[in-house]
Amino acid sequence: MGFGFRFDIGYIKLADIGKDKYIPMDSNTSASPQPDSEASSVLKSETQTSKKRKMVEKTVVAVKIGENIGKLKNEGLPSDFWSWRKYGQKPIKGSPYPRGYYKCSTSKGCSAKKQVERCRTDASMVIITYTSTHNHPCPTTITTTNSPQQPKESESETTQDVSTTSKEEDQEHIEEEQKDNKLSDEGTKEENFHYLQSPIRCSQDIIIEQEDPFKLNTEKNYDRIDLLLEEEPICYAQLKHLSASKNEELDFFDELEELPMSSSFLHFTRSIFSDERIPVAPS
DNA sequence: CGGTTTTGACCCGCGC
DNA sequence: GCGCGGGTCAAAACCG
Repeated sequence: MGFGFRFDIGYIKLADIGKDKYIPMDSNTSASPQPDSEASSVLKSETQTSKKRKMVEKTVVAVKIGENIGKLKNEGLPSDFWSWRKYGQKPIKGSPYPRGYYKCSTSKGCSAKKQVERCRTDASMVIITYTSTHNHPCPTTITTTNSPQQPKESESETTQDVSTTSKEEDQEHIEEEQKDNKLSDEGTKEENFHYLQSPIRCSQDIIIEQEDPFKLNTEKNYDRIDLLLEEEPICYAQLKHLSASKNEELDFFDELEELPMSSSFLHFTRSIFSDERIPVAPS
């Protein structure tokens, strides 16, 4: 059982709309200030779709990688339940790590993409930016046999939901976010990095003790991301046994409900959180 | 053999 | 207009 990998969803960073700078929280992004950055968080943010090429809806996720990454080739990062095909990689200016470009290969016509890059200041953090939406149901309609979990009813939805429905709630958090931003300078001192903690909701019927969901059909993805990460050894200070209390988890999940996350996201994060949570502190 | 990864070239937006 | 940098393409290599 390759259960060695450990990753954590970390902080939300605003999608970069232009070059490689992160814009301050604005009306289109969601944020939920949680000073006790104990819980890992998924951040989601979307930028408006517009004529401009760069103004695309994006969902940015910061993921804390587990301790075994780098050791196990196939177990590096979490991945959603879509299958991705890498179509490019570019070195990013100002960052020692390249950025990988992936397209959804689950469906031919699917325009969903994602970018994977390591956090330039925290090698154990991976920034995953999802772009566009899937135009097909989640492939992970796992069979009960080998599959750990199945996407819930709503989980077959695409990230479209996220980008279209979360704005209201997002905005509610913005003010707090900004406030928090000032208070916790640490979270933002890295340039304009805007780490946010966004509550993610997981339904309570979560199958927590299930097998590793990522193990499913996502091994490849680990592999791919791992490639990105293997350029440099990562230190994994966090260990799995620092499990947080269940209550916290539940609370956390409750909050998550407020954010209309994409199905894959929910699934993704759920498995993570149900597994363990590693306190991530913005450096 | 089909799908994926790699990687250099190309395209395009943006700032100067 | 030019250069820079991010994003994408596409051919070759790779892999199961």
